[in-house]
Amino acid sequence: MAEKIIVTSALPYANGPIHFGHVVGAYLPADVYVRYRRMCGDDVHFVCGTDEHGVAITLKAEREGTPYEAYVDHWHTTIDDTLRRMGIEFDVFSGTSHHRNPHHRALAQQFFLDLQAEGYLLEKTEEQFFSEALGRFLPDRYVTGTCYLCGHENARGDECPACGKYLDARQLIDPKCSLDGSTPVLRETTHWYLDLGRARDEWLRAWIESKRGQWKPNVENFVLADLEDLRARPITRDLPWGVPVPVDGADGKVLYVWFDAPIGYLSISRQYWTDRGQPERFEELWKDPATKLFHFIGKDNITFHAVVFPTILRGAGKGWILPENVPANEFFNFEGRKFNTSSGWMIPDEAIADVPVDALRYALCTMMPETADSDWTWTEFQARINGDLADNLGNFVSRTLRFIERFFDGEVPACGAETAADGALYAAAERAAAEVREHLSAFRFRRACQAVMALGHECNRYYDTEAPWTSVKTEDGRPRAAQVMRVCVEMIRAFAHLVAPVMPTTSATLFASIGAAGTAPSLDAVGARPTEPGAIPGAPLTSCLPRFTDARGQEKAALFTKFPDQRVAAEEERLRTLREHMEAETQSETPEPTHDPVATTIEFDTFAAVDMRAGTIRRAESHPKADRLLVLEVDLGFETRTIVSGIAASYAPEELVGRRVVAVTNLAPRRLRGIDSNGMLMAGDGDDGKPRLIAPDPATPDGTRLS
RNA sequence: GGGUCCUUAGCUCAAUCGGUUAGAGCAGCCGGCUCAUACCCGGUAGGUUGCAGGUUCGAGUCCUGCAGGACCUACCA
Repeated sequence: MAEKIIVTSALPYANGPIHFGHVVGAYLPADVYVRYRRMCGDDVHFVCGTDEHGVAITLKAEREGTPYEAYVDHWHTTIDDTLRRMGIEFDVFSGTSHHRNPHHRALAQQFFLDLQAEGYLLEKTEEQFFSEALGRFLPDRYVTGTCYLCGHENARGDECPACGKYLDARQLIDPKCSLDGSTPVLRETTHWYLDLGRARDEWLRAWIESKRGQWKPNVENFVLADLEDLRARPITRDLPWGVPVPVDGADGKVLYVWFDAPIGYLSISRQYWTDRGQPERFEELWKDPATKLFHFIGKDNITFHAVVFPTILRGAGKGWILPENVPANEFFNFEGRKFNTSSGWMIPDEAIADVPVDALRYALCTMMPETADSDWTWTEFQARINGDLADNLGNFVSRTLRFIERFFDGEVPACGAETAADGALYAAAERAAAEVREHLSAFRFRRACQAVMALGHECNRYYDTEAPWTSVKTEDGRPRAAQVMRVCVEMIRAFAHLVAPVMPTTSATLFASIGAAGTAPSLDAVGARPTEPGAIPGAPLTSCLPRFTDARGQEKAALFTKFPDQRVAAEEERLRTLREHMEAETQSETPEPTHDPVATTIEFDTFAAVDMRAGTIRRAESHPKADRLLVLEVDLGFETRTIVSGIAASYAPEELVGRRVVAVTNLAPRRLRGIDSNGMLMAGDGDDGKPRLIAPDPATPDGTRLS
């Protein structure tokens, strides 16, 4: 029975490029699943777009001097292009900003009002900085000042770049607006909070528990634990870019990006149906209890999609459906580390430029981080392309089609008498289809790929056992060779059906090669005897396969060409060099230059007020009550002080003893989780975002005043 | 600090409710084949399931502790 299905992929944030980690986590599995469900005859609606609001975007756009619209358009286009190149085919790929999607603002506002009417919003009034010059509230990041923890003079309201710590903007010393340098004032502002606790008590917990055994165990356990510590979350902010809060007197306030972003799934869908002239279809789909909604996401998004967004949907009280499942993937790394586009720790386009999309999709599916974080390695990638696609599947197709060209004048033979071995192979194909169906239904993409390749192995074994190259050479044996070839052709047909969700282009090529171009793939058809058992004259056979040059320098046709050893070696060499370089950087005592804008100009006297001294760490131990802090005894020559520093992420206590540091010595003492800190160590963020200490020159003894 | 998950062969991964001798693929080794993309097929070897305890007739699986890693969250330098 055909089902109505909505599939969404996490909305990528329009603030940078996406890499294979994103693709393999949320986009490729969704696309494969959609193709699979469509093969099953289900009515699938596949929605995505860019998430285009939020502070990070406004900051970067303003820093570049680019209008918000132009800024998000740039990344929208870039991301769209990346996804298209991976063969991800959404029904619609739009976004959440007003100029791209005129439906988003109204719908997000409607959700706000509906939630308010249903009593799901709490109102709270707090103090926040306000710029009288600009006439608007300043989000924490727009305020700079002296860090009240370390004395750093260019701390941002949310975070101090020197100590890397999160700050309470209201406590900044000498706060300045980072936009025009004026001094902001504290003013009361009202914000709205989503009452998640009420949802939990009334229905959310029961709903999540009803999903027991259906969701992935990691998602289920994580969410159940999450429920215990639910609190109201703010859903509004003071920002110039976003969806305005639809309340009188809320000028300058917008919906918090995490609130409006998932509503983008709906508004983008509404845009799609409206643009197609069927606006009524939108609510028919999203409010029909029979519709099944699936959110494909990465593990960092679980709480949002399994707790927060359902609360928004049901809390609005308008009958929106809740997700059927939230198939979250774990994280995908690259050769043992996180992808890092800016440092080059990624897959260069040139390295895979001539690898067909289908091969990439297949390889990524076999590496998908379904139950645990997984890793791209070049050798694994090559093994999948060469071993699975070229040697196993590709070569089976090749030996079959070439055999028919050589020994049967290019005409696929009619079905002959069927032997037990033939029947067993048909049965194996049917089993493979059942496995693919079972695994894809349960979001086990790796296993589905394995099932297809296992059939490839069966086919090659059949071919070898039957040895048609022997039988074809005798009069008596020729009919048997013909039947074997026909069975192999039927297996090619089976593969065309089986690989369609993962490798749509390859599926079409396979159908075409045996004279069945345009066949709609269907798992039901796999393993069935051909409906037209006669010979198939005029099949294109190898002529429709891509060309390549083989190891002997001859040009041939092949379904997949191999990924050469030299390329793997070259990439591994590149990474080896890069890794050494990165490790050298890590050990370097010079901090990476930050790209934060230069802070407001200060007078020399202001600077001179800071007393920095060279020192040496004499003792170091972990803070008993804080993960990120170390408690240090710093020798300043004239005295030894206790300084608490948030550098635990970068240094083990024992490696610090004896290390030279720069300490701010006239900073007001501060109690940090129970221990008084008398000063601050100068540090800068490394390229991994973790703090790195600054060291004085060996010629400056402890206690030397630095300026 | 609280929470969720992960650690199984050289590599990448399986193992249903706690149940037979922990299985595949790749890489390795031995052999066979020549239709095919130097492919394919058969065979073989490879394990203290991160470590230490516990529960049980029986533990990769459940419990406790430890080590390492990922993510969420709090505190926050």
